[in-house]
Amino acid sequence: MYQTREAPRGTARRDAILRAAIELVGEGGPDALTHRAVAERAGVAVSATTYWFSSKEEIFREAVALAAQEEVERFERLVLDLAPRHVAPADWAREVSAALAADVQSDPARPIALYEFLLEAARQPALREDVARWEQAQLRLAEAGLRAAGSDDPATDAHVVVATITGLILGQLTTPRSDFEDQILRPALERLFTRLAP
Amino acid sequence: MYQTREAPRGTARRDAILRAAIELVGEGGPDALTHRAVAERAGVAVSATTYWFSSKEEIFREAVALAAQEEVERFERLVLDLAPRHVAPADWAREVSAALAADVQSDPARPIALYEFLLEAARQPALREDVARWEQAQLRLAEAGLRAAGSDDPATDAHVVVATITGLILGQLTTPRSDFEDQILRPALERLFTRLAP
DNA sequence: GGCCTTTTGGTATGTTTGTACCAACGAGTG
DNA sequence: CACTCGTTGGTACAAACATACCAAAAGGCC
Repeated sequence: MYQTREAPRGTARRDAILRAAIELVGEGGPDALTHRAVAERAGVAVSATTYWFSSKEEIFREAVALAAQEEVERFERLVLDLAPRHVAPADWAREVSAALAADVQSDPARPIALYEFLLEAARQPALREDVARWEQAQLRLAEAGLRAAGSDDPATDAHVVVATITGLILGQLTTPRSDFEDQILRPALERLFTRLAP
Repeated sequence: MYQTREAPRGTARRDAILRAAIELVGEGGPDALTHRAVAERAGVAVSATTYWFSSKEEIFREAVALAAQEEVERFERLVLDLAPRHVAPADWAREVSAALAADVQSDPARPIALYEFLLEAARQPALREDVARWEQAQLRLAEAGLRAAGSDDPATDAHVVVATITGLILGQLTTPRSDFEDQILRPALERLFTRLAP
């Protein structure tokens, strides 16, 4: 008998630990991130968490970095998905709100974890570089879209659109509504797009 | 000699504990909320925290309720302050952004704590009633203002404005900019007001 | 004054936590 | 084959934790 283990090995374990950390923070807040909990969730021994990371804080920091980076990639994939399909600016509200609503609905723990990371970055300047990159990616995408749609002040409008989306999603997380996409998110984005880029 | 003690007594202690809890959550996140820390911050003995509250979770819940209620009152005070001065809709952006920026700059820990409470409400439905009341107060104020300013869809626009403010403040907390009020917040609100309520 | 209820401060207890430690293991190299 | 280095799992331990406990003090009421 050689191997009955299905647990990941090598650097894959490092990754599994970070993903478990993101899940735990999303589901239970920063309190839920303990060596024992993250080890159990990742399917590794407790000592694996201290072998791959020098402290709990490092697990947290690396989890923030990973989540932020994945979010940047997610945004870039979204723009790569929309562009080739030549979605008309007027249809952007529908496309974007559908993607965002699906994101929040399918796995609320993930956006919750991301917001948790944002707040932690508010306290730990060391985390700001990671979340700033994510923020810049959002602004870049929004500004390009708004410019293409005809905004005469795409920089300011990008801030408005990104902040609106951030705020609306946060609101949906805290007080969920079943008609979020149809009654809140899409109308708000349609309104914004038509008024900012007429 | 009657009393040499300066520590608060009676239900004032309960209040001191909750205020200390809000401060701690804002400064150090939910992890920082421990019986020992909150007792020291409030200037009371550890046992006072278990006397006035049956558990740490109850301290947290009551802190959320207190913070949310105070936030509602703060908003009502803001509208009571603006109305008698007959501030023209065109000047609202300046007035509101000045008030918000001062709020964030003077004591960032407080808004951070409020966002932390929002995220906890996303996990604990028991907290939603409190934060929903706060959210409703924001929407009510924004909707009234937008209606007065001539918006033709004040309900949707209120969601947009509230979400934008929420998102912009969250952004300023996570990646602070010294020119936040002048370069980000006020331009965004001016843009929104002039475009949504022309 | 005495009496009873509420409040307070100090301390105790059992649990959970972060993290160190160490023996064993796997895979590659000679 | 043996040797080595990077990994793994189990366990140990001191510190911090939530919370219970209790004796004493304070405040109101007769």
